Amino acid sequence: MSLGAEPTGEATGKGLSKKRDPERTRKRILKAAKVEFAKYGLGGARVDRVAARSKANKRMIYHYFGSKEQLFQAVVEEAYLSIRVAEQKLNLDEVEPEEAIRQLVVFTWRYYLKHPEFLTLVNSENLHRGRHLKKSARVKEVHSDYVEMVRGILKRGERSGVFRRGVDPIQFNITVAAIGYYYLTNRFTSSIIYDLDMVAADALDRRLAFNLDTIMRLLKPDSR
Amino acid sequence: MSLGAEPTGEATGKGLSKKRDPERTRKRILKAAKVEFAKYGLGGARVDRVAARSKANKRMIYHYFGSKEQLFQAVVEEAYLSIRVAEQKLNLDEVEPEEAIRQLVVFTWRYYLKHPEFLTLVNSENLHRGRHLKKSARVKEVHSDYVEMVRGILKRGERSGVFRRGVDPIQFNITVAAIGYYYLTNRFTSSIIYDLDMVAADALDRRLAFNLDTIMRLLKPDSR
DNA sequence: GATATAACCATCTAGTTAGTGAATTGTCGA
DNA sequence: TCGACAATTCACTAACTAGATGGTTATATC
Repeated sequence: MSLGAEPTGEATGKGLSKKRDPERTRKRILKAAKVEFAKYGLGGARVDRVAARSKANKRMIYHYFGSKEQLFQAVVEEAYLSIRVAEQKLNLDEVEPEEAIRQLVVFTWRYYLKHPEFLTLVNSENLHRGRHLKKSARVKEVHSDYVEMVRGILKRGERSGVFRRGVDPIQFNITVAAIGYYYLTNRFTSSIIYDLDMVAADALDRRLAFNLDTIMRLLKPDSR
Repeated sequence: MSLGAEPTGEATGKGLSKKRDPERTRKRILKAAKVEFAKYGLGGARVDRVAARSKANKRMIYHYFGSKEQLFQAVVEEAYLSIRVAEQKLNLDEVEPEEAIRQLVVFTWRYYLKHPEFLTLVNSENLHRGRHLKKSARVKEVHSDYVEMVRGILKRGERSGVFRRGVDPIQFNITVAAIGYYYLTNRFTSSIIYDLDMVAADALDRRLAFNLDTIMRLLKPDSR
């Protein structure tokens, strides 16, 4: 071990060290806040619970984030950055257009399934008219890349004749997100209304299949 | 006037009467609560603000609704009943299938646009895992009619050959809702991310057109 | 027109809530 | 080794919040 000169206590930082680690503390708070805000929304969230959950002191929260709202802002920003980072890893530029779109739909669906807190956080932020996200500069940049990637896939498909022409990439993006997002965020009320278990494994599979079908039909060239 | 024996004071109840009108008071509270919950969510809503907005006394709120949660429940239930009532007025059984579906998509879109509070209330209820709606029996019944109507339209379209076979009416319903709903509830964050005004009149028109197109392509028979 | 019932109101309260003040302790560069 | 600064702790508070209380007034019924 040793090689002593390690400055960051990360390598050793396991159990009972009472050492200080501001970065870790900050991240612990942020993570706890994500859980809290995702569960209760901005209005229903309690700073005390975030403190308890993160095993930090409430004073620390205000030290690192300033206010409840700024903490929420940090959480929302991080949530958006995370999904964009995940999207970038997709790298669909090498994949043939139809398969690329299929992967896009599946990825989006799986991301929502794996990160349900993303959905509720986005809903909360929109309840508050996007006023927190508006303050983030980084989020915009990262996203435009994504639209461009989709635009590229559609263009390639048009050229090779597997997709029809003139599909707006932004409308298309929104639609891909919508058909997965709506099903999952509203699964509770929909389950009641349709008297169905919407999150049963086979129900989820059927929805994904339906969505893939919807999207492919949307892109299919008009038959003559 | 007179014909004295009118028991309910409704007919006269106009302006400056300090008369009692329990039904009206109840409705005033419910309406104010809808605005409050739609704006702030369950956690962020304040009973005092509902009292002020409804010009009723807080005592009245607890008299008619029992608790903040029960008030929320009443608001959510009413919101669901309202949209179902509106849907029933559509009466698309006489309309030819393609036109009926078109009207369905347009209706859904316009309803969301005209009743933005419906969207946020549904989101809030889902944040709370549907636990309030679960208590409402009336909502379920009303809805199954709607699914049946859509099922009927799809069936007629299949028979006349304008729609392909095997489209699940529930998945279809969810999709029709999703592509409008998502665009509108997430308009704030999407506007930021895409750097677009999503609620400009022409943007709304373009979205509706895109959605109509998406839905019609979803139903179009496979070409041979 | 007496009485019971329910609508209505102003005010109180016990428990929370976001946010602070001030002192303590660890860390790191000089 | 020392001093400065950052991380951390704990106790505190002013404002707020859901809900309760006790009393008043309109209305329906006999």
